[in-house]
Amino acid sequence: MRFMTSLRFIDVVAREGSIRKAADKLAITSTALNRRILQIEEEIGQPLFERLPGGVRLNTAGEIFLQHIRSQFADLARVQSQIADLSGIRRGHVRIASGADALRRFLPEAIASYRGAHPAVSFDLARCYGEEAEARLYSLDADIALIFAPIRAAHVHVAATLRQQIHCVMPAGHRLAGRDTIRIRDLSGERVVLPTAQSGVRQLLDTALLRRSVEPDVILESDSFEFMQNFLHFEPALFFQIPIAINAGRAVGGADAADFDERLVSRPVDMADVAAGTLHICHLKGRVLPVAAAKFLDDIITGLRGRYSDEVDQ
Amino acid sequence: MRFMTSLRFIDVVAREGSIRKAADKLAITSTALNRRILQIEEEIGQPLFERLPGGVRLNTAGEIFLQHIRSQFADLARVQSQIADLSGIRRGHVRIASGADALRRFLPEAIASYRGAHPAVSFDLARCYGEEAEARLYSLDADIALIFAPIRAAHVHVAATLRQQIHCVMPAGHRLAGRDTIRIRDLSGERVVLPTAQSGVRQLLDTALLRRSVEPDVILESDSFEFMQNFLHFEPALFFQIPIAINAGRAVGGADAADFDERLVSRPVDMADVAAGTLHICHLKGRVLPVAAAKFLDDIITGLRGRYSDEVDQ
DNA sequence: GGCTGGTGATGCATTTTTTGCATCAAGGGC
DNA sequence: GCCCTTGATGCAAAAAATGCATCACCAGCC
Repeated sequence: MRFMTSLRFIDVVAREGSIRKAADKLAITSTALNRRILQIEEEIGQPLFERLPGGVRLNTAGEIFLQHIRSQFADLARVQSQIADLSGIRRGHVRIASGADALRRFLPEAIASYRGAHPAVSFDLARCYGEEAEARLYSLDADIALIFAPIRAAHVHVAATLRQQIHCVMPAGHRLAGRDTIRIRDLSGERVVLPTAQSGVRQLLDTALLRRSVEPDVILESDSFEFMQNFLHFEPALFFQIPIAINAGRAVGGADAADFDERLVSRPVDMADVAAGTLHICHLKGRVLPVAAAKFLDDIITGLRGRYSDEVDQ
Repeated sequence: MRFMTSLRFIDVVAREGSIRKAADKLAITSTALNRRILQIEEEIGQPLFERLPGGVRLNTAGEIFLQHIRSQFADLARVQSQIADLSGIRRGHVRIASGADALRRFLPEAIASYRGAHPAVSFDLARCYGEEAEARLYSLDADIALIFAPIRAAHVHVAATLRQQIHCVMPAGHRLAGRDTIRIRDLSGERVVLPTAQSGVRQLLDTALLRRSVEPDVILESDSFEFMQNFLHFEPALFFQIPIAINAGRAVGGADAADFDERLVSRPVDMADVAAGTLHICHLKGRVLPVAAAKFLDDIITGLRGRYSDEVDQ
C-alpha cells in the first residue's frame, strides 16, 4: 500500500522513539524518513513529535494522530478481507492476545477447528496478561483478547464472559487426591507451584491465601503452565489451573478428561474459599472487526456456549 | 494532505463516473489519473471499477473501498479538529443536511449563537429531504441531519427528537384567523399553498386530507417557505408550517411572536385531524463526530430542551 | 571543561516516480 | 459503416523522493 507508507513510517518512528533507528528498521536512510515526517507535520500544520536530544517522542497531537493512523490500518485490513471475501475464499488474519490459560488447550483446538473451515485464514497469538492485552487492543495490535482478570479500561468491549472456578492439579497419588473439593486450609504447608504474579489465577489465589492466612510452601513460580505440569511428574506438588486450561472442551472431572495427563488429577477448589474468576472475551469498543476476526469471535463464543452453557454470559 | 490524494481521486472518479471528467475537475490529465487508479487497484489486488464504454462504475469491491475512503476522510477531519483544539481555538467545520423547515429560523439562530462562542468554526448547510439527508450522512457528506420525516435507514442514529404540530399560517384578516385551532374540514375549498411533495409537512397534510376527503383549492406548490409566506401578502391563502420554522426559539402563538411577520397569524391544526410530526436530529451510527460537530449537536439539543422541554426526547 | 557518541536538520547531486503528449483499441449511437 | 467518446499504453519531460556529507545540538563522562 504505497499510499500508506508515510503513515506507517510515523507508527514505526513512534515505536522506536528515534528517527534513525526507525530508518534502520525500515531500510531507508534517516534523511528520507526525517523529511517524510517533516512533510506530514507541515501538512497537519502542527509538529507531531517533540525533538529530544536522545530521539523523538510523540506530543499530544502526535498521539491523537497515531491513534488515527492505527485505526486506519486496522480498518484497511478489514476492508481488504471483506473484498477478498467477495472472490470466494475467506482470506484473512486474526490477531489474538490471550493469557496463558486459554492458550494451552482451548485456543489451539478452536483455531484448528476454524482453520478446518477456512484454511486461508492465518493467526497471530500473543501471550500477555490483563493490562497488556487491553493495551494491545487499543493500539490495534490485537483484534481479540482473552483476559482472565477484571477489565480495567473503558475502551474494551466484552463480547462474552466465562466463569471459571480454580482447580487444583496434583499427582494421582497425592494425599489430597481423594477429596472431592480442595479447601484453602488444606494447602497450609503443602508444596505448591504458582503461576506468575500477573496471571489471573495467581491473583485469585493470593487473595484467598491472604484472607485465610494460609501459607503454603511455594517451591516454584513460573509463567509456563506446561513447565509446571511436567514438573509435577518429578516432584509431587500442587498447582492451579482453570478448566479451560486443562481440557479444551470437555467437562473437567476425574477420569473423563481424555486429553488430560492421566498421571495427574484435578479437583475444584471450594467456592467458599476462592471466588470463581471470569474469562473475558473482548475486542476494542466501537471497532468493526475484520470479517475473519468477527467470524472467529462468533465461533468461539458459540462453541463455549455449547459446552459451558451455564457459565457463559452475554 | 498529499498522502490522501490518490484516495480523494478515487472518490471523484466514482462521483463523476468517468476518469476523463474527473481528471478535468481535478485539473490533471486523464493519463495521470488513470494510472493512479490502476496502481491502487494493483495494490488492492482487485479492480475497483468496471470499465464501461461510456466511462467507469464502481464494482462491489470498489463500493466497499470507497466507503472506507470516505470514513477515513471524515475521521481525518475529526482528528484535525481535535488537534486544532489543542492549540486553543476551537477550529472546525460542521456540515448539516436539513429540511427547509429547520433551515428557516432555527438553524440561522442556532449557528449564529454557536459561532458567537466559537468564531473559528465554519458551517455548510445543504437543504434536502428525508432520504437524501440520510444518504448524505452515509456518504459522509454531512455530519448532522435534521429530518422532519420518519427515519428509514438503519445506519442513522437519532440523537434527539422534537415533536412538532402542524400550524396553519394565514393573513391576519382571514376568516379563519379568529379560530383557536384549525380543523381539516375548514380547509375544504379554501385557497392553500402547499410545500413540495417531499417535505414532511406536506406528507402529513396529504394523509390528513385524504383520510377526511377534504379537497382544498391548491393554488401553489413550492419548496421555498419564504416564497410562500411572501406570496400571502399578495393573495390571501393558507399555508402550513411547523413551529420551529415560524419562530426560532419562542413559543408560537399570536402576538408574542416577535420576529414573525405581523401581518400573518398562525394557528395550530387540531391534533385530532393531523398527527404531530417528528423532527429527528441525527448523525451516522457508529461515527465519532468531529469536535465542532459534536459540540454543536449538543448545543442545539440542549437549546431545544430548554425551549420545548415537553416535546424533546432522548 | 573538553571529548565522545548520539540525535535531528539541511544543501546538493542522483535516482525514482509521476505526469503529459501522442496514439491505440474498443464499444455505443446514428 | 462512420463518428465520437471512453480507458489503456509507450516514451520523454517534469517533479518528487532519496542518499551522501555535513551541521548544530545535547547528555554523559572522564
